[in-house]
Order: sequence, then structure tokens, then C-alpha cells
Amino acid sequence: MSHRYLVLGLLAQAPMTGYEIKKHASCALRSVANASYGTLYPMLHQLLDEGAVQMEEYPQNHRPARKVYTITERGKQELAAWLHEPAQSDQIRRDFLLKLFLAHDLSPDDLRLMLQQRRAATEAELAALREIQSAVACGTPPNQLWVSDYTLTMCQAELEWLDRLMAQMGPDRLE
Amino acid sequence: MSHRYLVLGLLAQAPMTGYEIKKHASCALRSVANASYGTLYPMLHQLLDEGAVQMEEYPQNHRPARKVYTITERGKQELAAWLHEPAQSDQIRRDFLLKLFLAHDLSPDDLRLMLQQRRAATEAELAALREIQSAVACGTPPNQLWVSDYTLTMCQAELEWLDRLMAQMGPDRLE
DNA sequence: TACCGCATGTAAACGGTTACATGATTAC
DNA sequence: GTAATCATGTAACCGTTTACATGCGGTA
Repeated sequence: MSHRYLVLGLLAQAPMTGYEIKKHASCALRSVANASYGTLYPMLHQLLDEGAVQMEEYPQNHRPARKVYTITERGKQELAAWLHEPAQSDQIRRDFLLKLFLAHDLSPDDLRLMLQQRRAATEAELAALREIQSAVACGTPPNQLWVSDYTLTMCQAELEWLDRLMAQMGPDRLE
Repeated sequence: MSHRYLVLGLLAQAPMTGYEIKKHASCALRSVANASYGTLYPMLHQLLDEGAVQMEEYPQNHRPARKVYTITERGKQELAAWLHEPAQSDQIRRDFLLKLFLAHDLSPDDLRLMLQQRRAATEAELAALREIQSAVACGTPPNQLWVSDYTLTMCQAELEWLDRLMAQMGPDRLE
């Protein structure tokens, strides 16, 4: 259901096509919510049926028409109502943590490898976040910067945790 | 698919009933993966069909028979193979962060309320984690302690982040 | 008396991903 | 020449949640 509000929320900021919504969801919102076209387009059709958005078509040559969606008053009200209700708790599926939990008969070397792989992945995500953050900078509303700052902070905390754990496990023998 | 390995992994530690698996998933593994009976029981049946687990029935009076599942050699192999492949990236759905991102026309007071609610929720989770951690203590394998330690560390980092943000937003006017 | 724990399960609905279909334009 | 970008969508499948069904025994 949260994709509904993702769409409404982005349209509240500016009229957009489905394609543009997807881009936002894959960039600035990457760490918060992702959505595929298979979710997005049907969602837009549904919102249109329900009168939460409007649509205007702009034909193009040799390309499907741009369908620009605009939020309606009704859509705005629904969005505001959702924003005001308390946030649901996070739904997290961490393959890494599950593996760590169940890794009781993994060899020390395999375990260390697992931690190092996680470290590399987290560092890569941190780099990607820094890229995004430096790309926006000026005109972005503060609350959107907070979101990437949040994710960045969490990445850093995780890196520190991983380093502490690996140090505690003893000196490196693998690389 | 990860619920498959959650089940296999727990059964690798000790034979269990579906009910007991659910308890583990709701306690120690709460922050990693959750599973409802609607997922768990069909999964056990499927694993049984595939020969990854065995089942022995213990009839009881006035109650459904306890069905104790045990992992087979084949199940152990599958689990080991999964443990050795690199972890998939986290799948996270954070209602709170989405709201924060989209909250550009929320009043400052509403925003502050949102942050405070999040703070309370996180603090509650931290307390729950501390409870769990103090309850286990001695016999628990270290990698399982690491998982709760990880989650605890993340909670603390988030609390600090929230406090920094609220301080930055200016002095409290609400309570 | 009321609720919680024990213990099994099923069925319908839901939300989402993946893969497919189409195809011109532009940048490397 | 190859890949990415623009731009729409559909259909099959998959995994999961929610609600339902049953019901005794112990505790507050």
C-alpha cells in the first residue's frame, strides 16, 4: 500500500509521468522504497479511476504519448491523512543478518569472508549515497536531505560495527 | 524464499515443531525475519515433500499432535550452500522515512510530532532488545548475540540522529 | 471470567516482481 | 555498433498476510 503514497507524494511535488516517478524512486528514494513499472503503471490507473489524480496526454512522434499525471484535491487530502497517521514500524528483510544468525557451523574463514563482503557492499552504498547527496545540494527541500543523511548515518554506524566485530574476532588471516 | 532458510536454519540447531519455529522467529529473530503460520506450515509441508526435513508425530490428549521436524542431510546441504553464497542486499520498507521524505507541506509542529513518535518507537524497540539480550546471556552462540548487538547499535545510532535533527530544528515548543 | 499459551492448519486476497512486448533517438 | 534513454504497458507467477476454524488447560 505504501507505493500508493509514494506516487501521491511525488505527484504532490510536481506533475509527472510514470517514467519520471520511477526515476525518482530509483534515485533519491532508493533507500526508502523501490517500485517497478509493473507496480507503478497499474497504480496510476487505479488512482485515476478513484479520482485521486488527473491525466493529460501529450502525443509524441515515434514514441508512446507522455501521460502526465497531476494530483487532485482529493488525492492531496488522502496524502495529508496518511502523513498525519503514525508511521508503521519498519519492514526489514536482511539476508545478511539472517545468514549471520544461522552461521553457527560456518568456518571462521567463511565467516570473515561474509563480513568482508558485507563491508564492501555497505561501503559501495555509502559511496552511492554520497554521490546522490553531492548531486542535489542546493534546491532540494531539507526533509529530503534528511532522508539521505539518515541512510548515510546508518551505513557509517554499520561500518563501524563491522570493523569492531572483525577486530574482536582476531587478526586477519584472509584477504 | 528466505523463509525457507529461516526454517532450515532453525531446524539445523534443534528439532522443533512449527509452533516453536514461530516463537523463535517472533523473539530472537524478530528484527531479521518474521513469518506467520500461513507461511510456516505450508513451508514445512513443502520441505517434507522435498526431503529436506523429516517429521515425527507425538499424539497428545485434547490437543493437535506435536509434529516435530528434523533437518535431513539433504536439508543441511541446501542450507550450507545458501550460507556460502553472497548475501542479497537488504529489502527495507521504512514507512517513517517515506513520510519524512514526502512531508514537505507538513507543519513544523506535525513534523516534530512525527520525529518524537519515531523516537519513542525506537526507544521501545531498544528496550525490547535489551530485554531479549539479558534473557539469553550465557549459552547462546556468539553469532546470535551479534545479531541483536547489530540491531541495538542501529537503534542507538538512529536515536542519536533523531536527537541531532530535533536539536537542529530549534528548541521544543511542543511536548 | 477472561485471556493467554499450546498446536494444528486452510483459503482468499493482496502486493509486488519478473519477463515480455514495442521501438525510435541519442550518446559513446 | 552498442548501449542507454525515453515511454508505455500487460500477464503470469510468487510469496506473504490476514482471517478463519478448532479447542483444551492453566493463570490472573
